[in-house]
Amino acid sequence: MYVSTEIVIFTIREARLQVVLRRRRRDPLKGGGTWALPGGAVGVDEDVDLAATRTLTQQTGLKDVYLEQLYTFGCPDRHPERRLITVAYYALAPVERTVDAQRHKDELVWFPCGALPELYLDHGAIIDVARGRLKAKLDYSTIAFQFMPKRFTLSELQHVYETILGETLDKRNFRKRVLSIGTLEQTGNMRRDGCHRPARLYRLKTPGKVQFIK
Amino acid sequence: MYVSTEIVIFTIREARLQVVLRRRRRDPLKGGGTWALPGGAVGVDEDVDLAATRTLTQQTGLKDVYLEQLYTFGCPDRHPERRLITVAYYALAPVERTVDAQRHKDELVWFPCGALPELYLDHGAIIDVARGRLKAKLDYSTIAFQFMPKRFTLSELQHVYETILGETLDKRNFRKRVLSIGTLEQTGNMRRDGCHRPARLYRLKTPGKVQFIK
DNA sequence: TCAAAAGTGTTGTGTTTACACCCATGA
DNA sequence: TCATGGGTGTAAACACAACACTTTTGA
Repeated sequence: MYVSTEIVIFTIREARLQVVLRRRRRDPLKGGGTWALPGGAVGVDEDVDLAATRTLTQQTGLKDVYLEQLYTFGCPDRHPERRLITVAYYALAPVERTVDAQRHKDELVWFPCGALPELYLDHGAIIDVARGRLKAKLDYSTIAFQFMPKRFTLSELQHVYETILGETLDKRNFRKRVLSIGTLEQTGNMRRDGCHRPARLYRLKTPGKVQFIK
Repeated sequence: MYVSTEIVIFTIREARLQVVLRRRRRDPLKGGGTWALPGGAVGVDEDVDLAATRTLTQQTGLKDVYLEQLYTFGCPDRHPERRLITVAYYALAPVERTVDAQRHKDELVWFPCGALPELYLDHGAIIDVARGRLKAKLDYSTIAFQFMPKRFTLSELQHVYETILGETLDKRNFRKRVLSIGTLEQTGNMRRDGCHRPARLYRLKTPGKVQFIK
């Protein structure tokens, strides 16, 4: 049996939830569309979790981002020729950071979740499961904080929530709620970016940690 | 690579959360304890989900119970001899129903989660993950209803919650909350079982369905 | 008639929602 | 001085938590 990992990498770009896909060069007719999730085979003596981390870094250059196992897809007719079992993961890339498209010769492209191209195998279904999980986790965890760069403003955080939820939120209530969780702290610095009052910058007290709320 | 499924089967027995384990006959010294989760190899052309269902029925006689994929364990040193990847599942067996120990010649035994024997490989870790998932899901879903037989009383349901949460709940508030979800309905029948007022029997409107709440 | 579990409402407390104006900056 | 987004409090609505007694049955 062949075992692979595939990774759904989300970010917020242009006020939309997007995922990164890689262009498939060979065998464009086998197994569906020409766009696929980043991913690849698990080494014979390789930890599956580490395979996902390695694949993520090798194929996209992303390091130290939130990565969580999503689901294992094990239907025997997923691949037209091989028995392939895929352990899918999802990752959240900070808003500012971008995949190094230069280095990868435009093989990697961000697509908005609402405008995906035709996808290889069942990668469309994998993305659907990942979106469901992400949206569900917004309600009962601080997972959305993992989209933020090291320092960020509360308005930026609010935009992330609004984009994923697809609705606007009240500024005062939003600030009260996220500050009351107690995982954010002020950096003491401000960001000036335009002809308006500067915004306070915040950071996570424990950057990698996602906690359950309510 | 070898791929297996293992299933953590929970139930409530004797006012405790319990899991069923099978006695390992051969190679008792290889890979740790002599008790293991029900499970086995995924067939070459077999869907992983179906392998879990099949294993569950073949090894325990349980059918039509709640079954959910839990996590995939893919560390290369899990098994002393083989590269084994395990797709773990967890199942909830209704309170009344019991595994057919006769048919399986006492190879299957229920153990309270707080008093597990020494376990094969990393099966102890798998059970820990399953317990965490179960307890977390109590808070934001109706998963506990899946422990109930077709007809049950509200007191029985309350006992299930109290057992998993490890705390007692207020009867009036509990009834208000579970009835307000709207997934329970009266059967119209009562249960007499002792020298006290009979209890109304309830059923799930859509038996297999688990929904998210609040 | 007694024991045992079933069943039922109200009140106070805390949480969530709705809502409008002033502040600091750059052009 | 004007446009732009940053930042702040209060009151009403609602949800949740605490709490005690009556009902029905079998022995």
